[in-house]
Amino acid sequence: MSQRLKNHLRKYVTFSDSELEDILSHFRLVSYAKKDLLLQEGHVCTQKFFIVEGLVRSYHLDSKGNEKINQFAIENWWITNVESFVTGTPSSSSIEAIEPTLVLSIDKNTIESLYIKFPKLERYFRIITENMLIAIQRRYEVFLQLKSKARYLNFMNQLPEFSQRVPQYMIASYLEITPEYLSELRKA
Amino acid sequence: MSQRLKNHLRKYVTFSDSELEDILSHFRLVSYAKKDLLLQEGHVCTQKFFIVEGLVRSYHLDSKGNEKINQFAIENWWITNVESFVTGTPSSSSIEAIEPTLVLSIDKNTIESLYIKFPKLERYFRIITENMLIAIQRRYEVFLQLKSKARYLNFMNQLPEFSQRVPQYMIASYLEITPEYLSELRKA
DNA sequence: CGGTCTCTTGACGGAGTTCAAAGCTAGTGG
DNA sequence: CCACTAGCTTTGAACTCCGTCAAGAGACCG
Repeated sequence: MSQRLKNHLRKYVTFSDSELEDILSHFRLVSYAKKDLLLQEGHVCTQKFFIVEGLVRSYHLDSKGNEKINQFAIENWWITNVESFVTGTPSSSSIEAIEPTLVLSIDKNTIESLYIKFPKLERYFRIITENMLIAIQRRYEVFLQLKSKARYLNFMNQLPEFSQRVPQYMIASYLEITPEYLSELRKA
Repeated sequence: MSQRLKNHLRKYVTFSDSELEDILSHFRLVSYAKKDLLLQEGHVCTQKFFIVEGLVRSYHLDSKGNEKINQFAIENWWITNVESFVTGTPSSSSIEAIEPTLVLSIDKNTIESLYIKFPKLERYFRIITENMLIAIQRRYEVFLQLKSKARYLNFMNQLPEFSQRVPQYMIASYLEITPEYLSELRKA
């Protein structure tokens, strides 16, 4: 169950078995049903979530009350609201399970004390944070450079499995276009 | 000269005087004239730059050959192309001095060896990276939520000093609108 | 001063939104 | 196992934002 996270930790930093046991013992395994919230907009995000099984989305409500999805996450991805987690301010986004989902979660205090006990963990999360930064920049570049149609094709190319597991209107939201227009694009 | 960086390091992590001396001794102070490149698109970015004095922009050329600015940086900011720096792939962006600029630069190998000697430095850069991530997410949110006019007003509110130090057409590029349309927005 | 860089103006066109409505699909209870 | 409903997807018409193009007016620097 926690093997997935162990593998992920070892992918970036070398840990001994006993170190991993110690670290893993501070995580909590939590399961969420479809539509359950891992994090609610307005609440302070005190945890990081590692997806063991399932699929979640991060979204917020815009000024007109529409949901805007800014991230999906599946198996082996970390998800949290970084700004809220780091600064302790209310989260601007909610995180919701799209499928029944199993996560390993750890809260901020615990992680801070683990950083002190295992400086290598700090390295792991520096690397994870760098990778998140790169991912966000790439997503951003896609918006800078591509029109809606190209964004859609790019999405289908890069993350084909998502289109199997996520309804159209959520993909439209993620791509920042209306469901109506996405429908038109798909036809053409 | 390097006092700025010392203060910045101490803002996030506690260092002794001798630790700071040691760390700082591995930085190189470099000055750039207006229009000089700190980093050229297509080259691998092997350095991080801390701006001591001046103003730079990061930009890349789009498919039509137009410059698209994705970041400005001034005194006390770090700048680099994270993706190129981390992965060793060619940089998708150039970094250019808009004003005569003084930076403290450090290269990847040096920083990696310093991480080992001073784990606290890894903490510092984890925090800096988190903050960069937050900044990029905020910028991204602005694009998700606001139309051109609101983006412009938001920019003028958040970073008023930039409007003094940066020409209009660069602000337009940063805001992802044409200089012509920005001109129209300013009139209204 | 002359020339290049920067900012403004206006006409036109296209990408994408909005609104309203109808057609589909899948889950739910009886 | 069918029927109903709620949620999802498609269609089409009107409208808006913003880019493109072309041209002119300042402004800065040698």
